[in-house]
Amino acid sequence: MDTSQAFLGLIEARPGYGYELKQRYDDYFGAERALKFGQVYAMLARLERDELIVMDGVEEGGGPNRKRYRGLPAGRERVRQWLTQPDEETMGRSNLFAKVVVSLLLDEDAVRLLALHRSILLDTMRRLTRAKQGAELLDVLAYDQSLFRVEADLRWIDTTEARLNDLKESLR
Amino acid sequence: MDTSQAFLGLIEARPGYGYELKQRYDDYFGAERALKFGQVYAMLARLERDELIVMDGVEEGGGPNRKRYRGLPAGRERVRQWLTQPDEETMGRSNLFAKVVVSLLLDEDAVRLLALHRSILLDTMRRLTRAKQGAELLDVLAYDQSLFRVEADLRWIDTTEARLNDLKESLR
DNA sequence: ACAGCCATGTAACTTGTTACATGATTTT
DNA sequence: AAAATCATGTAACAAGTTACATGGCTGT
Repeated sequence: MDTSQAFLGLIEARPGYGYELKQRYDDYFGAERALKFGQVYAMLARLERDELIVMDGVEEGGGPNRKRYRGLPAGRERVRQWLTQPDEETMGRSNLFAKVVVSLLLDEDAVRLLALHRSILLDTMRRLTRAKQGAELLDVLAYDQSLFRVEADLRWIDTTEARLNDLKESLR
Repeated sequence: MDTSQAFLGLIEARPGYGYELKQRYDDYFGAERALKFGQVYAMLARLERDELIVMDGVEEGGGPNRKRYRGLPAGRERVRQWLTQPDEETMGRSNLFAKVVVSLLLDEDAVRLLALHRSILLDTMRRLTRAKQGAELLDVLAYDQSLFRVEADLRWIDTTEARLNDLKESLR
């Protein structure tokens, strides 16, 4: 996920200081892959250097002083451009694809590999479906996206399994 | 895609030198996201340092001498572990998800954003379907995976669009 | 002679992770 | 009094991109 663009988006939406922005980020974009503080302060430094945000003042709070950052017009423009850009995420070869190719090249048991990943993905689906129950709307939508993508990969495993022998042949 | 694991896999499958390994990589895993030479030699240095591969000798060829690398048992083991590891790629929030959230927080037109990305994805589907015609099996499978994932994202856009007002409400 | 491919690398930079360091306030 | 949370950062490393540098061989 394009971390620094999304992070910039949060600052443009509402000013804040590092520690709090990290929490907002984790809240919106998933506590599973929470931002590290190391990255938070590095991003803030770069965004300020590039004049997309500015340090707006220092506030007192529960602990050390807070450095408040707010967005600049150039940052807002950057975010708007990001919003309309096509995403390449889904294009290009996946990990799973690479694993199938490598396992064939190494003469490993590719049928078993596919079966293994099918069962992992089925487990993942069950876990996501369970987590979705009782979750708030934002999380429901996030789980839905993961569910749809996992289903897509399961379909791919099925078609690939059916053509595995031909594929092995064509890799020689 | 887990570049260095897949790259190591290729060396384990058959020894080779940097320039050629890069070509094999691009062949199998997509010329669209071709490896940069800078990365190729950096990966080879790291893999050798970690004793997953060794430099096996120098050969003459069409140009400067070729440094031939071959895999080591530890590297083979590393690849086997990689093959059976679950992939997290599909989990966590996507770019598209982040864009929807940020556009709502910025009070941008999220309906238009979804429409834009739907049309981009439909274009992508048409392009992939066309490219698939006459492609060799390996590429057909790669295109299939992209197609399935794009379809998944289109489905997600539909469900999300239907719940956009509720989502906007819940983000306050 | 020149272009293009073959083949190696280095340097500077961005992004991300891991671990460490510091010190204040709040909760148990 | 101790532990958790608040809040800032630095240093070292891994991974990846971009640009540059060098020089040989092949085809036009």
